[in-house]
Amino acid sequence: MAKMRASGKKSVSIKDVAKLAGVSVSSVSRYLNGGSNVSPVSQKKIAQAIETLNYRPSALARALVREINPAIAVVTINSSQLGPTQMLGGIESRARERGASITISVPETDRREDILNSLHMAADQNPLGIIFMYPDMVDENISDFFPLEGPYVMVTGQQTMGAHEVSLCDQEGGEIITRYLLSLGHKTVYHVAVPVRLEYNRRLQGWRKALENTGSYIPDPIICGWDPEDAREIGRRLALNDDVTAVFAGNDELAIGLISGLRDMGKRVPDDVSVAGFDDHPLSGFWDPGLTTIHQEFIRAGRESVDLLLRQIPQYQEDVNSVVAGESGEETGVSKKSLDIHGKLVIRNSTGAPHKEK
Amino acid sequence: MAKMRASGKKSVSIKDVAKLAGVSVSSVSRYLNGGSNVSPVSQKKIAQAIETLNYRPSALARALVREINPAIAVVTINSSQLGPTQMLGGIESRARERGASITISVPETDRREDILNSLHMAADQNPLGIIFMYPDMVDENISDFFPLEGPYVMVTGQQTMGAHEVSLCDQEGGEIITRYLLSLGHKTVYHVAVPVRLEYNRRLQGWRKALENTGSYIPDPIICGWDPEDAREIGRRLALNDDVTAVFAGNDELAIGLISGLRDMGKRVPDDVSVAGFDDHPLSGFWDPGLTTIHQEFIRAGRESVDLLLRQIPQYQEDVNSVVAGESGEETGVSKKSLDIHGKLVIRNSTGAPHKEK
DNA sequence: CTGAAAGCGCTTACAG
DNA sequence: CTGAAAGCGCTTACAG
Repeated sequence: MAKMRASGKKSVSIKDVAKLAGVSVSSVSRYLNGGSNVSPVSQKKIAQAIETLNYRPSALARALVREINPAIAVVTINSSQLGPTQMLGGIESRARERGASITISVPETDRREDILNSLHMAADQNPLGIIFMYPDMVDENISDFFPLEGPYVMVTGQQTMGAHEVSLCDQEGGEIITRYLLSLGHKTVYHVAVPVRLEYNRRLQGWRKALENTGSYIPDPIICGWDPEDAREIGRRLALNDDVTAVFAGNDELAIGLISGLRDMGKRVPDDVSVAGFDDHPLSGFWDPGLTTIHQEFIRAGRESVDLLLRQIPQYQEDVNSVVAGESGEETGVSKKSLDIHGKLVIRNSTGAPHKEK
Repeated sequence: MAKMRASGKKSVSIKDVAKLAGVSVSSVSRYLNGGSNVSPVSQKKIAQAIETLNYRPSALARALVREINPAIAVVTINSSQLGPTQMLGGIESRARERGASITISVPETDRREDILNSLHMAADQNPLGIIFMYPDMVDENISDFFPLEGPYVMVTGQQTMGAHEVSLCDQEGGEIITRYLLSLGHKTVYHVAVPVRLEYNRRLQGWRKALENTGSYIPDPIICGWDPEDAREIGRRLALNDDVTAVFAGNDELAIGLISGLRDMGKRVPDDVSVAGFDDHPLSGFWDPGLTTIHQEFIRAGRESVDLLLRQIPQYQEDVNSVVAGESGEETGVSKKSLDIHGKLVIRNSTGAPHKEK
């Protein structure tokens, strides 16, 4: 009856409890699930048996028989970036509140097969559903990934499917910050882009759109790696070009690297060149100069994605509706099935009017 | 046969495959587990049935019957901090390499009951084992948490149990950086501490030890929150005291906040006061001035903790040993059951000799 | 090489 | 209120 675990230790099962308590397994099970239809006497005995045996029901067995595993599987690429990290925190806290556990899997690479593999591994656990972060960073059509059965939610830079999606409105953010820079008097704005396929780089698209709409000169975007060191190198190069008076970097880390590179070459920020970032990294306000950026509500995005997911599951629906009405009603997008989370411009000191001609 | 999922979609089971392929469930199972003792003809038929039904075995059922769930449960407090984040990344990548999935749970608060609850939830999944990050940040005796059955590994600031433990050697690091500051000529070093119980604040203990051993004046440590804004406030206060020429902050974010506060009051770093951090945050080198700090190998700590855990499990032991000999042999501590990971002093520009008297 | 049977730890009708 | 039975989706001896 007492089985071995991987560790070699014995594990106690419901049978052990039943035997010790002198009741049937059914009764123990009933006791475990609310205690209805179990006599007070039995309850005492069972409680005691559980206590002395230190019994805990197997979540695995339960999930199997109930055909519902109260776990949310999150698959994410770029897991070490700020966005995914903060979103994971949000997912975790909201999942805990709603009684779900978290499973995470990050694909080995960005290739389709690896992602599909992660998605499948996630699905094999028979989770409540899958939260897929940044599918749009992948060089594939997003919907290709979802012949997968079961509920899911994607967190994307921009609405692409119109359902089961939390969008961070990256394009809008890119546009806003570029416009802001232009409004300061800059002739144009250069862009140092995060390494994401151009078709899915919404921040870049917003930047381009702002330039187009204002009839500004559109320089080639400069593709950067994730490492701020790459941005630093780019900053050194950009410092050589006096036409560069304003740069929008794809994220704050890159902006910081960029500023270092600019300074390496004697440029002052923002006096000689204005630099803006994206995300509002927790340290952005402490930088010298403080970084002008777009604040992204990543934690909230994570939390909302949990609610969006659970909303698809009958057993979890009732208490979700109250949440919908309460917290996120105002911003609900296309339908209750998707959500736009808008970034907010945060103006600090890394940006300013262009240097007057000497 | 085809059951409903939480989503309401049908799920295909091994029975469906067996029926469609016209073989027994046993044969399908054998096919799934290596294909030995299955005739080529059957293999074809089974393969085809799986293909057309898009069948995937239930990880849950497998885990139940095999009595081993290839998942590692990680429970962590302070999950949004740099260390835990990077370690999680390391755990994740190493777990993937070794064929294990990851479950994470973070206690709602630091209180014993919440932590115990997380630990239990983790154990209920019957995972391969539990990796517990920073149990020593908790106001409890660590070993109290482990009447839990099953394999586990703790990642701590300092060896406390002597087994199943990856230590980051925080005390040593605190000592090294304090000594470095003293070697620069500072009379003493102030400490802005992370909000961790004093008994378990190894960085602080290292700092104190260095001061004691050199007979330096030992100022009261200044307890700070996790928010760099708190450190900024402290920096402003410290700026008022001209005796403060060197400060060691409990981590880099705090050091950055501190520098901001010092500057708010007109102090120059390092000319007026030297500031050192801890961790070697990815942005530390880009700060102006670059932060002198202790580099911590968090990612490696995460990876090693996976190996340490798997080493306790018979089914995973063979290929671990090669790893032991290969990668981490040199640094193996007390035994193969625990490991010290030493931080490294990184000298940048935020520290220097004390200001000469004017 | 193959299938029927028993069992993993639990839950859920079903009869008392 | 209670227990015996069937079943969740799989695997693993056990007989052929």
